[in-house]
Amino acid sequence: MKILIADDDRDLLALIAFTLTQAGYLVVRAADGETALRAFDAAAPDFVVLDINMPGASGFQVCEAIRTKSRVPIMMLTVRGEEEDLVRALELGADDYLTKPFSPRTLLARIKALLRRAGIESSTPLIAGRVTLDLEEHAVTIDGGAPVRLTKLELRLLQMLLSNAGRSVNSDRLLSQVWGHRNSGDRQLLKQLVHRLRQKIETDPANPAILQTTAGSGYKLIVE
Amino acid sequence: MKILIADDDRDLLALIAFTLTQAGYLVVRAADGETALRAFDAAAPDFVVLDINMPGASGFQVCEAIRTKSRVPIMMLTVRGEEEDLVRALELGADDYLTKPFSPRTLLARIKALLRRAGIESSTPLIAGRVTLDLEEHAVTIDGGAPVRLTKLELRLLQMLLSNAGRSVNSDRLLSQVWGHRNSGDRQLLKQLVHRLRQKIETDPANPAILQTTAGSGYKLIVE
DNA sequence: CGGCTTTATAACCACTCTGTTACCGCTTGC
DNA sequence: GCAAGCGGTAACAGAGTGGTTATAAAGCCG
Repeated sequence: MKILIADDDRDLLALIAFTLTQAGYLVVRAADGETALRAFDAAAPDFVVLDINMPGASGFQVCEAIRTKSRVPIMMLTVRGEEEDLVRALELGADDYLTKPFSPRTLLARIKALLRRAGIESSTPLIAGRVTLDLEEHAVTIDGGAPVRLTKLELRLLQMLLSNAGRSVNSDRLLSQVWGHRNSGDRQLLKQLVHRLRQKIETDPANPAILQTTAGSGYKLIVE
Repeated sequence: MKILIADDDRDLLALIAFTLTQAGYLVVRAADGETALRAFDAAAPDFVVLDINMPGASGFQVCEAIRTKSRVPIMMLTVRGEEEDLVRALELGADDYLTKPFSPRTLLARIKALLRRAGIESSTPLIAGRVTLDLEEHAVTIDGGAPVRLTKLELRLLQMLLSNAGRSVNSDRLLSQVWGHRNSGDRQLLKQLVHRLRQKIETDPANPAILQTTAGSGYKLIVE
């Protein structure tokens, strides 16, 4: 989930970015209107937060420009007492607004509520090396071939390996991440899961080219 | 369009009622929580405005009670500086809030924005792939064929899938969006609803070409 | 009230997924 | 050589998931 934030107040920008990053969102920043518009085109965010008072193009202008090409949820930031601004923002197609000052927690709650209402969820597939993972579809694609369905556990394992692509991941960590804490004697589960996954994604499961074993420690996903 | 307003401040209530009536809405009033709930059942409004601080049942309680039986848009009213209240309200299922004092014009703009977002006023049929959904007629058309009547739940499910056309939608999200928060054990409801919907819209319900299952996660609407 | 539609609950079946046990081959250290 | 440890493979049973059918409960409308 990618969120674009535009505000000329550097401190506030940093605070918001920190909060959202902590919450697991990917944050793109802009300090003025023009930058925001360029960033919007470049990054194609899933959500936009716009300050109204900005140098360059104002939040209004940015909002209007975005609305000509996208229906992405937009939240406007404004200072208290400027009710005219709010009305204008909503008429321009903004979906919500927040009055400064606000707490990070409030911002987060509002963003979540808006995302939920808009029915948007993360749709960016994970990519590393020859592997493309589609979390929504529970499917993986190798070298752009036909998608293969994965089970819940296979998906989590692959996701774990993918986010550490190229590096070997410790067996115990895989166990705890995929199953949620287990006694370390359950290596057999991991063996089985790796085996099943290889059957699905390797051309020659006996000689794995993607999901390789790191003897004595764990497994890793190969990237060229 | 019927709007229920609950606030114990008689003057404010009169002001809001006047504003909304002027704007062409039908207004139902309540001065405390219990009255609000009874009025909700009796009048079945399309929109609810709730003050948080009320004698009898608080706005929170009313909001929660309404959410057990309806997904009608709810806007909460609160006094400045009670951010905890806002977070709680949104978590209870409120769709928006307004901080007192506010101008009538602002309230009106927010209500309109929320109604527009909720798709209540919009009369444009939703279209995606082979499916055309007419929200007002409660009907769906496949490939421009004869319209088929849908029940309330079928309509909401299809609407949900339609607004995420092509992407698979998580079962839990469907459950919470269609029924309004439920314990996740109610998968059977979803199974049934999908089944009935397929009977209505698929040429071969056993081999769905429109409403397909994403194993282990949810359902999706196919678009070419 | 009675008959209809809609929604909820339950039961059954087919199939997949997952955890378990067993066995194989290989390497390592004694 | 041989036992022990590790990783890979196979097979199977219980749990879980999704589709279907049947039936009960809840709403709705005359």
